[in-house]
Amino acid sequence: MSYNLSRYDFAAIEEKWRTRWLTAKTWKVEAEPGRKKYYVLEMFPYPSGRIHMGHVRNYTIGDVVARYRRMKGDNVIHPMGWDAFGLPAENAAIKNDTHPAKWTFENIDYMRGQLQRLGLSYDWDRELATCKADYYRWEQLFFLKMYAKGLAYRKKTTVNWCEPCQTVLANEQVINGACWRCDTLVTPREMQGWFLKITDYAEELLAGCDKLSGWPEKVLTMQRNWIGKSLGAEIEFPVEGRSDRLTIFTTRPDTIFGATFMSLAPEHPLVAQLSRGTEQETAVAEFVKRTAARRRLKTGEEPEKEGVFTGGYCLNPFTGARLPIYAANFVLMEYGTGAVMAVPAHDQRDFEFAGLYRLPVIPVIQPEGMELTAETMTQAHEGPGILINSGDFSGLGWEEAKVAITRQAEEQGFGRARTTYRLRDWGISRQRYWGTPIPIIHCEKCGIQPVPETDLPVELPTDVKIDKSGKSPLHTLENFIRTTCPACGGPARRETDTFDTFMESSWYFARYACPDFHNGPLRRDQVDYWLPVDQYIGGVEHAILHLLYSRFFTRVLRDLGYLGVDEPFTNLLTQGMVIKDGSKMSKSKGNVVDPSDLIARFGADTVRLFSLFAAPPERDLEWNDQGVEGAFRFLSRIQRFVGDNLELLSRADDHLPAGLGEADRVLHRKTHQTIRKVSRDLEGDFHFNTAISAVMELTNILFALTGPESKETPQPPLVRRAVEAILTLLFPMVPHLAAELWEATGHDRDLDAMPWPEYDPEAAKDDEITVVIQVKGKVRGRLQVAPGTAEDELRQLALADDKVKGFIGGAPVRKVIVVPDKLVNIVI
RNA sequence: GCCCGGAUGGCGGAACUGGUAGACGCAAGGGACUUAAAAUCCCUCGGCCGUAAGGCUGUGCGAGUUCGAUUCUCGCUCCGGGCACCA
Repeated sequence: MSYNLSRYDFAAIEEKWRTRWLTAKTWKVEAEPGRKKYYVLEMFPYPSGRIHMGHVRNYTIGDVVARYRRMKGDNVIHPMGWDAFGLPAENAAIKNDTHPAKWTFENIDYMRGQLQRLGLSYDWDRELATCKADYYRWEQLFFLKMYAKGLAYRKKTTVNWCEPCQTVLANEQVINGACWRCDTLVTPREMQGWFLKITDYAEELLAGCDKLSGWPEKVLTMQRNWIGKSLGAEIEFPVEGRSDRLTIFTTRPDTIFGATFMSLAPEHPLVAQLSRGTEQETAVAEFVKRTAARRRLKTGEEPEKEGVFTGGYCLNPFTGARLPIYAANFVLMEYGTGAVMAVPAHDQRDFEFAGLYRLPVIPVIQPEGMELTAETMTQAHEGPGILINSGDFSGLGWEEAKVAITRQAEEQGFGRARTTYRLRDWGISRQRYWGTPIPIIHCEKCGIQPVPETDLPVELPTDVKIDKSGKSPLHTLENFIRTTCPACGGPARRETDTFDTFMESSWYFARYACPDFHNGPLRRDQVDYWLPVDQYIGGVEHAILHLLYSRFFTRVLRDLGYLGVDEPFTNLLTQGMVIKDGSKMSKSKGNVVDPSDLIARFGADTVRLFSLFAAPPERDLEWNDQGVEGAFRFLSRIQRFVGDNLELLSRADDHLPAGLGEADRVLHRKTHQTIRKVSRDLEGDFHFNTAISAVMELTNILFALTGPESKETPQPPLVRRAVEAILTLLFPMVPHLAAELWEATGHDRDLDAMPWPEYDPEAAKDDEITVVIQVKGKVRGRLQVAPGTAEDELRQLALADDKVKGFIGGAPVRKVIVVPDKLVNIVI
């Protein structure tokens, strides 16, 4: 023995097993058609330098699942890699005068070591880094395929610009008006950029939510809200003095008779056209200029409503009423048609706007038991009611009126039912260097030309110097930019934007199935075997961003024939944050706990155990140094027990002795009850905290029964079985110590190769249980009876109890409720 | 404002499907061992009354259903998260 079993020498134990496992490639897997697979995946990290407690928690949870499923006999794939493109590398490059690639790869090497120290059971042969050309080249291929299908396109729009990051952000990446990464308020900017048509999949992404029964309801709600489906109608209003019509979208066609004006987004093309040459022209131009600057600025604050008359009118196709057309700052160009029919009586925004500009209010929906009049209304009535003032439709309920009015608009050719989504197309251009180059060539003669597939990858040049301006060096790197047009062969320029790094994380889970495949992005037989991910684990902060993009990508790749599933992740576990002193660990708060320090002091097993024990995974975990010591104490206790009883444990007979004493039975029963409890906890909700509690209880009983105070000591085979249960049940959580003690107690097969223990329902049965006696719902006594004792007998026993009699005090017993094996409640 | 969660001892958290509230751990207090400390072991540990036996009370607040509610229903309060002029 190379170490001393008389104390818990975690450093030696962990090093021994880490080396053994890594050398033997214990966790390497291959597809085995016909054998049940299980794919456990944790969200891969950005190689920022060091792992933090959030990673430790995330990856430990995943590792327990992986090890548990292996013991259950599944063919488990458990890969790890690096989300290696991103802005921090460029910032670090500036700060440390290094290159993003160097910085990134050094971080990867360091962090890989940290993960290995935690004893995480990854198949390292599948490791990938998204910044390598053999990964991102396939992403460029996907982009070209999407471009060919019209799923990728370029347009000029107002985008969210983040000044410190010197780049554009997608809508999903703007949180309360600020950049998701650096928290600076974004500013609007007109720019050309590439977009992916995620909106083409809006309906499918929404419908798919209903089938994701393995996802937290909270995440699904967020996704549904983000997609934001609205059913309504599109209606065309003739514009006075013009041949074209003004098309609006409304979810309330039932209120059309109450429309008193129109509101247009300031950028709506009609705004400028209508005002041209009228006395409103200057006022409108001034208004548009002023509001445009604040457009799409999602600052969180709701600006005051404001508008201006355009000088034009249109006609209500139902009533012929002449409606003034306004430009209004609260109408969004990118939602619906950028134009709204204003019904002040039944829309709060229109009501406020009408008040501001003294526009008429016409109630057309009468709520039950109340009469609305324009004069008395103090706010819009947005609820249900019966139609009034609505011509032939008066008298209809609002819901049927929606249908009837839409139908009539359709029949008469000026409207139709329409569904609108809040979801916008995904802007994927980033004005950054450290990312995947967008494989596009701009030719003055031929316009936009995709890079031919045979020319892929477009490699990110590495011979660049990152300067302090924060601007991407690609934009000025002539030997990268200068190229020839694939269509005409003439001189042309490369696209200098790179992909949003969420592109890389949208399909990495599929690439793990075949990380070394060179003939294409995905090897179909491998992908078909391993996908979808059975259990995905990560932080809830990706509830929309990464998870929505991945669901989108999966469908696109399916439609391109690269894979055969609709949804990437069958089950999702969103783990809570690790907090300390009540708030998230952060450098600025000075409450950061470094995992490596802890591993050095207590060992990886202790760190793993505590992060599993302190809270159920979906909840926030309050870090507590003394709690870590408690976890360490528990492991030391187990190690000490095995060390002290090594001889007894090693030579104990494998067979149950014929005659079991009281102590034998107690230990035997508890052993099987513990196996049952832990199995259920790992199988169901991943409530590792209660699983660990159960093993602690078993350990406590083991100590109590074998300690000096104990009247009767269990026989060695039973002690051995209890210890075996403790080690196997704990193995997924504290693998090094469990494997070590397993080996030390004379097992020749490694614990890795052992199956998960089965419990014997007979052995787990209690031979005596406590039945509570209540009088009027209050506990007044207890009965010790055999399980399954008949109701009658329980009733007799309860009524005969002296103490209970005292509480009844001769009063007539009105009713006796007996719940077998639980309680007897006497009602007087 | 709207939509989701959540609230249990000094702390983290348990409690099956409505049936003994507080498992397990941490902290605290007392004790044993020790020259001493560490480590370890034992005891106590929601609150109030009581020497004790025991009693009363208690799961954010207020009602309700029930023989019985941490659990179900309704109405609040506070905390956390998401969305926020989406027509």
